[in-house]
Amino acid sequence: MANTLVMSEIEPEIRAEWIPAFESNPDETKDKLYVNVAFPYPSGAMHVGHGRTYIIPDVVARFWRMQGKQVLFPMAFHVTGAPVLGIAKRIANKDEKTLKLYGELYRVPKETIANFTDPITIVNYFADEYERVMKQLGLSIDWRRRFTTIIPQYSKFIEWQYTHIYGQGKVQKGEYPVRYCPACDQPVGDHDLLEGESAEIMHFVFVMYQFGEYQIPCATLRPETIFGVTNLWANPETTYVKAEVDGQKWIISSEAAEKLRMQKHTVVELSTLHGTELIDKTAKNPYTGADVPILPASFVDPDMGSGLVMSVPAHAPFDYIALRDLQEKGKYTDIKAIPLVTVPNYGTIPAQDIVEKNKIPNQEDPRMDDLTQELYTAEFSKGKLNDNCGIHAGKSVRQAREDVTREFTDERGSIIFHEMSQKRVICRCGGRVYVKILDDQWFLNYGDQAWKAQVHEQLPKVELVPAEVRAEFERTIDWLKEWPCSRRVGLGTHVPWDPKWLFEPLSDSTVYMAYYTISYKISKIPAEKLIPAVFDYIFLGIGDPTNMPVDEATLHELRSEFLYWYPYDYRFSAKDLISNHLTFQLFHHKAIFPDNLQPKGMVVFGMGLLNGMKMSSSKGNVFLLEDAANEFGADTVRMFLVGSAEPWQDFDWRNELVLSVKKQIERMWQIVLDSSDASGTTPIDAWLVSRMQQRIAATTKCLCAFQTRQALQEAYNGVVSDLAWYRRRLPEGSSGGAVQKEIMSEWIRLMAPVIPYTAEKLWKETGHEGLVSFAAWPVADESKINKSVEISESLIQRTVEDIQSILKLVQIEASNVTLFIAPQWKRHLFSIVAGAEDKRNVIKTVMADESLRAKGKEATDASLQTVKLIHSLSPELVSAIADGVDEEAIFKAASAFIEKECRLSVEIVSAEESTHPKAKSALPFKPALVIE
RNA sequence: GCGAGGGUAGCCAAGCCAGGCCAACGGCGCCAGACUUAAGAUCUGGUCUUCAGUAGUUCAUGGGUUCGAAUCCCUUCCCUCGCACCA
Repeated sequence: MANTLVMSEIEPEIRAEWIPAFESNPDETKDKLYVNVAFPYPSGAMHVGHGRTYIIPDVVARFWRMQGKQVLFPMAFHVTGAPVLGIAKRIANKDEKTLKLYGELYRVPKETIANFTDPITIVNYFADEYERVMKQLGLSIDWRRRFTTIIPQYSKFIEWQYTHIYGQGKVQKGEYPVRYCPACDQPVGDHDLLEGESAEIMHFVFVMYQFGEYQIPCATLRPETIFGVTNLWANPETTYVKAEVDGQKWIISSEAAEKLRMQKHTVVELSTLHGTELIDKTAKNPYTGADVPILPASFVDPDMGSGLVMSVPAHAPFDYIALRDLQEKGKYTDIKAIPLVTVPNYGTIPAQDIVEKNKIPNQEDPRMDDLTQELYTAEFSKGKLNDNCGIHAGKSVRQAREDVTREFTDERGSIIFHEMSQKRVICRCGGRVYVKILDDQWFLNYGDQAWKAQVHEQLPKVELVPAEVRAEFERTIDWLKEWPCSRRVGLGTHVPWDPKWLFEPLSDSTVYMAYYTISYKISKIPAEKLIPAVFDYIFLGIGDPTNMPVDEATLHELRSEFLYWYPYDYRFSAKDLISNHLTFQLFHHKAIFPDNLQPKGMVVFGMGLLNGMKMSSSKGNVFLLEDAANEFGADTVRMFLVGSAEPWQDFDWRNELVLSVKKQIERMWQIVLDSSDASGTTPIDAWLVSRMQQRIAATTKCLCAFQTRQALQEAYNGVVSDLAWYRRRLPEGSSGGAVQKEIMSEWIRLMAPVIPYTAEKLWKETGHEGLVSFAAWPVADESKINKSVEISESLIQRTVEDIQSILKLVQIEASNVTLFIAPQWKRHLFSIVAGAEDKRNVIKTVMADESLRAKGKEATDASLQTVKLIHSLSPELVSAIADGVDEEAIFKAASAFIEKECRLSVEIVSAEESTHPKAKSALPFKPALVIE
């Protein structure tokens, strides 16, 4: 028998046995359990953060497998999408950062990286690596079912899915403003940006001023301020263009003309016009009909909005200062600010108020942006429109803005103009990013109210772990709207009815859990035979199986396997996917599958930290999972990740803590082996067996609730501490009873889901046949629970602790301890107090008893002490004590032990028979102690 | 800003939903002792203050409810996640 545990030696042989054993087929004699995880996008190596995402489901899968369920735990790789295209391109361009990441951090061999100019090579390489590392970690996955999302059979499956979704009218063409890189000719997401990730798309209203036969659009976020416009601003150094926009004659900056084209407007430039040509002319306010002058302003940016701005000096600090500057030079002194909003804590002219209070000298003051923001926010949240605002007078700013915008766009020819909130938004290609309206785009209409209602109705039937995430799901269902589900570039499946598009990754990964159930069989069927009708039969039972490209027997087989496994029981994923993927898949399941095949449960994980910092490949703050497994062993990695936090909490990987987990596993190894030749019986055996039943029950209960950390506390720390007490209590010279063999067999099984390699090896070493992975989970045996022996041990333990803490305190040369056992009347009192409804007025109850009242003050004192004692004991223990515990017998039996533990001779005396003053303080379950 | 979730002793972290089993599980770190030639590992004990096993003051903050609050309600401050063309 091996004496030391060397993980790397035991792992390969066990792994070889496992891989075929975890191939899971339908077994009608057993209940099934289907768990799955959000499949990975294999564009890089796995770090320890990923590890937990797969290890927790594995622990759960292993637990249920031992509970006798037929468990399915499949895995596949999501290679749809664009990121690897970018990676391949950057590698082809010898981008240093990328080469460093893949060469140094992920340690891909040089000759392999050379082939990474092909995106498919990258995902295949890492998919293989994922599989290798997952196997190394002992994940009980059925690897036959592995696939990637770009194999032809899967594409056929996606086509089938969207045949239904599209057929139900849930995929529609739409217009949507997106961040767009003209150089790449495609939309850009956050991760495609070099700069400006925080920029948002802002939606301006173009307010149209009449200027002769032309219109001057002024971009504003606050159209309700139309009532306070005193003038327009034009930049005298800019050349504007006269243009026909959607058939109307406009004056705008040339930058604006270009942006309008991207936003689906037809723009024909007619002629140019110098800014100075506009200055001091007047334009007509479309709402009030008033003529407003156009004033010069160098701050007007032609690259922002239309290049022309309406001025509301009463409410816009910039406008106020610009006008003030001009008026101080004696110009335009007839213009007066027109206040239109009243807002608490600001003067009649809020812009003037805030500028003067802060003593802003000029427009260049850096505080201007903050002041503007502050005032805008105050007015938006608390402002009300004044009487000079026509039909909008008295409305809140929030309401008026909404109403005025609608009025302008519906009736007054205004358009919504989209603009980035920052100018420096730069694509990875180096080009500037603009807002573009895509008109050819396909959208999944998650905004469909009927669809939302169905999902809302379904959600309560889905078990969510932890329960707190339910609110977030509810919110997400409400919040989702049109989702652009197609892309021009990337890997993936073509949209069947419009093949120039591809489904984007979040849209081709919503019902693939169904595909797992048949993936290993369907991959043998040529894709061209997999027409939608075939999937209709397999998944929905619709159609005539005798008249299909796939033969009937095969169809029956696929259908029945699908029905065996589906619906899935639990899906595991990190919490950041609630707001998209996890909710999407509820929508799609609802749209396609009948009620009895809807998802049954989801378990949402917290995030991973490394040494207290967020893990991030790009920042290099990662610890590769494979390195961890090699350095510490798979079981150590598993036990650490399971034990460091409950699944839904964030966890922190720290190497120094991991090391102590390794020692814990080694300790278990040693304890089990040391117990293997135990024989005979000891008086304390019954206690150990009793405790073990409760450990089994608690561990089982925790695992059923996905409390893997708590389960591990019970199964490991709990058992270890019980064993420690057991050994302490053994008679001199004894190494324990044969009962330990039974305990060890149970312990190995309790730990098997978490540390399967070690457990598997120990299972064999202790003479068991077969794999522990498939052994029966221990069941707590009620008949072995022995309350009275647990109570005696508890009394002994507490007393020994008390003696030792006194010894610590007094530091005297003691040789003897006397235990004064509480007298009968105090036991009587204890049960009265324990039975009292209201512990506050317990004295009254006690005094109602003749015999106790006779004791007088002694009884009242004892009552108070008893109340305190009872509060410090578990209710279970309290009622046991109230029922009567023979303390004298317990201490007599344990006196040798106490003498050994405390190195004192023990004397047991009934408190009644002593005159020692201390003896009076004896209480039931708390003997008075005198050490001398 | 909006939505969701959190803040517990030197650190990590249980407890909170179902208020008295709470000076508060467990681990790390630290201190002392045992073992050892020594170190490491391991084991034992200690680790808010005080103390013959008692008591006092603690669970972000400030209030409130209650005989009693880490736990329930409200204030404020701080942190994490999500906020959409995407893994």
